[in-house]
Amino acid sequence: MGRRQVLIDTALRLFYEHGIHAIGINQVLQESGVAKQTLYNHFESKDSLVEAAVEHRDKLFFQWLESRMSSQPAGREALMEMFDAVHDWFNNRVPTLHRFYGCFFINTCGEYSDPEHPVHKRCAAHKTRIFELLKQHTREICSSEADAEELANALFLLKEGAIVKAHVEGDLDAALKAKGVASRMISPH
Amino acid sequence: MGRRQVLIDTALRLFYEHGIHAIGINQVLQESGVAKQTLYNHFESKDSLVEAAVEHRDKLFFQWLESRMSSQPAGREALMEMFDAVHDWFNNRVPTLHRFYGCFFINTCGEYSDPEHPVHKRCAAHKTRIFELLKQHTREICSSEADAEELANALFLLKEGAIVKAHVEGDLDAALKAKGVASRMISPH
DNA sequence: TTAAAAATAGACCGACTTGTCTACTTCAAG
DNA sequence: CTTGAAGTAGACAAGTCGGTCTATTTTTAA
Repeated sequence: MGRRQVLIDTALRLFYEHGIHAIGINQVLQESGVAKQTLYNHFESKDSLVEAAVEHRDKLFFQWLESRMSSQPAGREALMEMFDAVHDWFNNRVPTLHRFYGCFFINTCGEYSDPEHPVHKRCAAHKTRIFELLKQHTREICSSEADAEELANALFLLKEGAIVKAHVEGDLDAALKAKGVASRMISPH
Repeated sequence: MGRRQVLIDTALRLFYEHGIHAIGINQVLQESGVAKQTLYNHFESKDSLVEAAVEHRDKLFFQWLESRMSSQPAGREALMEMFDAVHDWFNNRVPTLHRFYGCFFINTCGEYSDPEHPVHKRCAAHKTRIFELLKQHTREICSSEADAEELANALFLLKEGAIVKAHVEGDLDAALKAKGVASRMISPH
């Protein structure tokens, strides 16, 4: 693997576990076994490494979720599969996503609160992308675009709420509870 | 106001806006106009100031929400009022809670991911307290304790999801959308 | 009035921060 | 075999970090 990717992987792992401001550039270098100059050949600053890490996590997470959902028929089944997928994530059964420390994008926005900051914007874009993925499937089971938007929104809120509850309160069944609520919302449709 | 409280207020404001690890003790001291030794007379370390700030925010937030909800009849009306309350919060109409930068407890857990850390534990305790507040009201409109637990859980997830969506994506109507979902969940009961 | 308590300003400590710079090595392509 | 790119190790800079210490002033209470 190229040095650039090694740096991104190491940085993402450390940032995700401890937060971004808690991790120094020197620690990233030491754990990745890369020289400092090499880092500054590939990135112009720590912030630009942070951006790359967020971008990488976006790709990693989205591809994983999309792949999980597409293992089921589009619509109701795929949406239910989403909750099973995040349930696996909460319970550390998805090595790709590392151990569960909440949502990296939510955590990162806690450290970059300014909505105009590039890092915050990338986190927002990720959430919007996930939302669109949900909407793609709610359209399959809703009769109007407005209904699809509304249902996707409800499912999105349940999913985000479950992530928070799982991380903050350590509730490892949060995803299953959210799935229960969601299934009751969808079935009468 | 005593120096101790001045320090807590200033620290909370800065921690909430920028994250905890991004704020140094010296900045807290400068903005609060307090000498360094005074801080270390009242707190044995930065971490203990952080704990005090979290505890203060817990008190501040819980009392505010409880007071807003008790302005309405217990049960359905109070639960709906909760969504109106957080809607006001998102839109910066609650000076007590400062400008909206997401949930301080969620953000803080992003920086203290170890669930055994005292700071993380205090954040978890806050969320549990809020959940119990909701359950108090769902009991009024549910026929069994299990139903009350289930409904409180659903409303809690919607609320947490709305906080995340409002902060990360800047969706200022997230609370109203969550309220819509919630009202549709409650009315058929 | 006096004595104790609390707060002040600010020097100081060692460790760490991001980032630059130099000198040396590794390696691959022509 | 040579040339140039890429990587390494580590010193270095200027500043910040949490925290301690001293010396002085202000406040409070007996």
